[in-house]
Amino acid sequence: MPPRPAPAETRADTAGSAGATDAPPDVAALHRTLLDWYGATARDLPWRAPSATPWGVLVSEIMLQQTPVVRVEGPWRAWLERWPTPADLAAAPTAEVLRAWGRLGYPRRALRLQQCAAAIVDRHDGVVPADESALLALPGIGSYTAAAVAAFAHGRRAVVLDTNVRRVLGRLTRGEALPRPHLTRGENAAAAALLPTDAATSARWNVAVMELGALVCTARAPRCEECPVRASCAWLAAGRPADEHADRRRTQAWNGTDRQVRGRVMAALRAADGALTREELVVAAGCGDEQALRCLASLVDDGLIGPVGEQDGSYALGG
DNA sequence: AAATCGGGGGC
DNA sequence: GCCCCAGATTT
Repeated sequence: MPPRPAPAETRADTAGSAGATDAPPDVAALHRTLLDWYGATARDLPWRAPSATPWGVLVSEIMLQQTPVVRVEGPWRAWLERWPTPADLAAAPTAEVLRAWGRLGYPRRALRLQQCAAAIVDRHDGVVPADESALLALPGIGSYTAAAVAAFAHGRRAVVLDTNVRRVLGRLTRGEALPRPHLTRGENAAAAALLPTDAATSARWNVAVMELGALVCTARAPRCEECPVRASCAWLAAGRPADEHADRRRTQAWNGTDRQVRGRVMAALRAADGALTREELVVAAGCGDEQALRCLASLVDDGLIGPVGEQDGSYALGG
């Protein structure tokens, strides 16, 4: 199934044609190899279907921030069926938006997505902008998402650098096992230099590199023997050296954290389709009173929950 | 630059 | 049990 974006693979980068890319022959060959692989291997994800709207693409990108593809598909379909346009989401009750977000995690994304929808209605007449800087100015949209929406929803030429692309390019061109915790200017320049000149081809290149990172050039157990560009890979050529900055990575603790407690409170409120008393929420929090109350306060502060009634004794989803 | 912010699945 | 996942925002 030919995934979006890319009506037809642009062949302008084949030798001799006037055109789409002035890349040296080896880079042009790399482009063609990976683009062909993508055409043959890409997953049939719903937000890549020709019928997907720019709004659908934007929603997918927000949902996919730190959440794996397999967990997003279901919620994404339900979301777009319920709120097919930015105006629909902007008009929805925030409690319903948070409930529909379900267990995708980081529920502030749901809040910001609704704010984003409202901003699109206000500033752009309800139309998802194509300009990267206009996208960047919207709530919940950072550098990655702005580039991704410009490229995948509108076919613009943009440097899309997510964790997959950073890992693939780091291995391919610099021979590094894993990217650093923070994006560097060098990575941005390297990615920009490799980006095909033609807009439609560049958009397809971006998603192809991402797909390679998701399916083959994975963080854990890369399947180099299946990699279409293994012959050009600096990391493989160097014998797949281990990550140089492994000692700097430390995974955040989970048990007993405010994040866990906040998650339990949100889960309880999603399940209850109304308000719950403070006492019920403290029980749901599953921790000491002090931490439970602190978390309730922070959730109120974030606009994820709000007091109900005059007594301030119970809370519901939404501000 | 560092901290915070969910939740689940693979290994 | 550890690590990672189509990151963004705030301090």
